[in-house]
Amino acid sequence: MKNKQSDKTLPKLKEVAAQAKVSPTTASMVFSGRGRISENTTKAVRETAERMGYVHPARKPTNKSKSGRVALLMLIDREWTFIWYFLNEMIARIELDLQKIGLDTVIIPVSHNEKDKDIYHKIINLECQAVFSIHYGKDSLFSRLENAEIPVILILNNNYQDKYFSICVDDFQGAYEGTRHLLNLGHTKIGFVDTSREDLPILSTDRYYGYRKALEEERIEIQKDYLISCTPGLSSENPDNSFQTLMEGSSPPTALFCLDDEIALQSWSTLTRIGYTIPGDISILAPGDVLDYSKTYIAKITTMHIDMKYVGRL
DNA sequence: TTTGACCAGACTCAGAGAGC
DNA sequence: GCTCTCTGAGTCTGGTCAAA
Repeated sequence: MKNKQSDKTLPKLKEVAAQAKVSPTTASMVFSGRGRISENTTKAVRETAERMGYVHPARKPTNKSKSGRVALLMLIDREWTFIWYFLNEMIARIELDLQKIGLDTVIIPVSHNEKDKDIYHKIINLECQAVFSIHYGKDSLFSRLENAEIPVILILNNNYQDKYFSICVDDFQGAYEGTRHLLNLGHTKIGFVDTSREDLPILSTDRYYGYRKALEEERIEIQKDYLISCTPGLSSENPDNSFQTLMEGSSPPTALFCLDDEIALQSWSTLTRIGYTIPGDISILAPGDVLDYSKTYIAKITTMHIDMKYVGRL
């Protein structure tokens, strides 16, 4: 009787495991992403496999396990709930498009405090064939999923566009167009209010360069006094000294480009608290959505349209 | 005592030949 | 062409061991 193995020249998992001095179980877990395997062991197994030319068989779904499900990871952390406001339509479109090709969407709530393995096992237990992640970015989780042959598609997260399929906001172009809009309104003294976004560091850089390009095209020199770094958190009752100093200077800006809508709201809140009117004394513009913090609509903050485009490995 | 890393052996899955 | 059976590859479960 013939063996299932058709090519005896190809190395087997057992042989790779023996070479790497681990059990076949451990080697299998390295490739499947299951279990707890140390970094050193993982590295040793992968390097041995690569050296021997071992190819891990794709996890072909069986008839029993073919679920036709796609996971949609959605942040439920309190500070990010505002994004649901403008994601509803996007999620509906994703679901409709997946339905057309016979796939069901499963929304999996995730938190930044949640461990990779817990999220991973949720996805595995639901037998999802692919994962969309909206805003949420966790390289360690994504690489584990892709090792398990589960493709990952990131939405609204520019950090990993060189590693995973990503659907990104064009932050550079958005900031450029926003600043141009202010220039077209006659503003020439435009400040930039930044903040540290540890979750999305590229966002800050891209938007700053978009702002800078628009000003450079008009040969307007960027004044260092106009660049403010702001700490997020609307609960702060202390007026921001940076805004006070900015507005009391010899040549205060007539408009501010804020990194995002939360920072815009904080800028608006601080400026009004220290006696300035918006847009009377200064205009504010920010990328994002109109927020409704503390039941106060900030309709005077102009929101700008952000074009979405496909980037990454497509 | 808990946690992480790993292993042994039982188990599942799926390809392929044999028999009808 | 369908079903049965065999078999190797890979996975899962439950356990051990060491370190914190």
